[in-house]
Amino acid sequence: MRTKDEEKQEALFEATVKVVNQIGFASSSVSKIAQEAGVSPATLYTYHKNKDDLLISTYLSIKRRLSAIVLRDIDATLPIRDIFRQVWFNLFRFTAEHPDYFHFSEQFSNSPFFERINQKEIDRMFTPIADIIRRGITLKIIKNVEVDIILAFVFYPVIILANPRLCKNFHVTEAQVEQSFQLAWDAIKL
Amino acid sequence: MRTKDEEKQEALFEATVKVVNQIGFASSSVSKIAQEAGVSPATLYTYHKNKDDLLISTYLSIKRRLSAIVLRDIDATLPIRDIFRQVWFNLFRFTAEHPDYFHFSEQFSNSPFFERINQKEIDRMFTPIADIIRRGITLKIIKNVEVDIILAFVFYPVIILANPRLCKNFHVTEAQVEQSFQLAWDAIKL
Amino acid sequence: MRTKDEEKQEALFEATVKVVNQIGFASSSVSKIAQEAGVSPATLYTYHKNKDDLLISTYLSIKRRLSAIVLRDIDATLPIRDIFRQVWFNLFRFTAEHPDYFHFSEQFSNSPFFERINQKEIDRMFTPIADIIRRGITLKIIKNVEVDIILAFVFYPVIILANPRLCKNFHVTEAQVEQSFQLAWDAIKL
Amino acid sequence: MRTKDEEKQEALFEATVKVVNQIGFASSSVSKIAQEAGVSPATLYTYHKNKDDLLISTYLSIKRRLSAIVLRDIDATLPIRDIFRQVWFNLFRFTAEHPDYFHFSEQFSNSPFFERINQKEIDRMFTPIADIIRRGITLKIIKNVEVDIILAFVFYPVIILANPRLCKNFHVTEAQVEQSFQLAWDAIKL
DNA sequence: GATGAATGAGTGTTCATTCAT
DNA sequence: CATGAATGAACACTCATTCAT
Repeated sequence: MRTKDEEKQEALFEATVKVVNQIGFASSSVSKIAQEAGVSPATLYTYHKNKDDLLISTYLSIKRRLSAIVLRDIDATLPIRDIFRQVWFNLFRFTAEHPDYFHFSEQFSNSPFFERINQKEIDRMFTPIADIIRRGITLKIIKNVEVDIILAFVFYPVIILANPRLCKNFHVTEAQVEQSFQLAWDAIKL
Repeated sequence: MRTKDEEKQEALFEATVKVVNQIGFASSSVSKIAQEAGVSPATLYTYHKNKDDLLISTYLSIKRRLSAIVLRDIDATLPIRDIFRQVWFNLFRFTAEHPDYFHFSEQFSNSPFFERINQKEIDRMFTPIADIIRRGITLKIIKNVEVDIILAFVFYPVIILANPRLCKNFHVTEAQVEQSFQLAWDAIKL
Repeated sequence: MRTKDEEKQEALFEATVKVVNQIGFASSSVSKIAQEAGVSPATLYTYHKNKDDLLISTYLSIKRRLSAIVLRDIDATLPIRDIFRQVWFNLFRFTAEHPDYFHFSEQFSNSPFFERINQKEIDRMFTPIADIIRRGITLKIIKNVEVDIILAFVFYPVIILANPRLCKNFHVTEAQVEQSFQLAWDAIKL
Repeated sequence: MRTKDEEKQEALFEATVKVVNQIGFASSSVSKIAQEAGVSPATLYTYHKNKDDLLISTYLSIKRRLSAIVLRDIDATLPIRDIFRQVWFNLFRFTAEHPDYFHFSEQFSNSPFFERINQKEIDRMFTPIADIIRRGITLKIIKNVEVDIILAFVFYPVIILANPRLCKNFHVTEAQVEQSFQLAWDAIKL
């Protein structure tokens, strides 16, 4: 008996992201993704129950990878602002290095699939960040507003800035990244 | 492709937005949209060259409506912050009143169609806002950073906050809207 | 606008029966049926909601034709036995002339589709026959047993006899048909 | 295609009958049958050359079982009518106890597979019955008509009566079974 | 001997678009 | 101008069967 191939699993993940990025969510078909992954369309169904399952698990995989990277090397003993800086730059770097992951995520989030995601599970991946914000609020370092508002002003702009597709008017320099973080921090600091 | 009936034109616009919102970009078909608009699929082709043209002109129409609303009642003689406040609240109100327009826009922006939009034309719709920002920078009221960075921190978070689909953890109160504007302004003010 | 084509409807009916007869219920595919009917598989869907609908309405159409033929020229004033004879020979002739209709019916009846047929509706097509049987029972001409039992012994054997596929050992002569009716009548007469 | 495990052989037989009964000939697939039998699809090919072989040998197995049961306990010294009664009730009981076997047989008989069956071989299983009929004809107890006609009127109705799927209007009582045999016998007796 | 992974060929169905009316 | 019938191409998915383990 042949055993399930870890490489094919990964190839399907990469192919899904690539195809969706190249031709869009709407035009992405199972056979195109399979072809890109170098397997038969039928083989795809040994690894995923159906197309929906393929797309959903691709999304979850991206979120898992994002969470792992963003929360890496966090030193909880540092001052709040420094922790924030660390997280913020982690995110910026990840979005800049994997614009395709983010492009996929945006298409997915705006599709009806999104409502079939267990949002609690996603939230759990990022609880450390929410905890830091709450700690900052308690310590009167961060404004006392709803956590979701903080997140919207600190992290979402990054997705725009790091995405050359959306922000093609200029090339973001190191200095500008630094400026951007300053804006993010000014927005939320007390 | 002659345009005789203004009502059908509008019906097709509304139907396109509604169908795309209900079943997503990927599942939206010409015949479903035509049915929703109460016309035959063939009739649709009297008003639009093809499906792409339908989607693109729907997007442009949304952007035009957005631009008209956001820039409405702007009193250029007011202080920069007040003008900003006005624009920001205009945007917030529009996104809150037309979540479907924004949902459509997001799906469209993240699709390959987006690259076929004349971006210059969109930019032109919002030049007054860019002008205000530049004036604010000159007057040393706003930080001296790239206009796109300002926009990313001031306006993009609004889309998140005003969208109950993305921000379902809490219901945004009047006070929270006010707080949010404060964050936006703190981010960019010198 | 093109109008729905009565000929195509009939062509699809004939094609369905023919293909199912040639290659069997299990192997009959929409595309093979469409090809036999001389239309595109897509066209089939303007005439039938789906494959199930095609098969079910083909079955119902056969039953309707059968009912019309079998009950034709019935003279209710004749003696019971003569009416019976008339019906029985009508049925025999129809099965002999349309073995394909019966082959299709048999395959259909033994498929899970059968349970989705409104059996009452079918029964209604043949109520005149049930009425005759009941009259015969009242007049003490026919044995006083359940109508379904009468039907099973009088009419079902015909399907076998008239079907050369099932009864290939001998060619049924006129005399043998007469004999067969005698058996049927002897079975039920008092 | 070596035959090692008698239990698996039987499991496959039962699974084939069960699956075909549950979802029909058309929808029955090798993998569903294998799953029902608790083996891998690949294993099935150790016991049968291919799907056709599986179906055909299932059919032959049913016929063999039927023949064994129907001809059981036949006492050739009894009067013709009593022998007939015995056979007829054997058949009735078997069809009533194994409606699934008959449902399968009906589906099979009406499929193109049927023509690939060696009909002679089937006939040979039931020669004792044909012999009895011929003896009855010689003894002037049974009408002098073709054996196949006799069979059609005596045995085929049983399949209808014993099948609750086809005869659901009433529940067959003991008395009715007795009546039915009377009809069968009246049909053929001189 | 037994297995599940693998697949080319096929399934039923919908698609964007055209065309006769 | 408006329509629904028509279709080739594509869709998501399942099939019977083979093959490496």
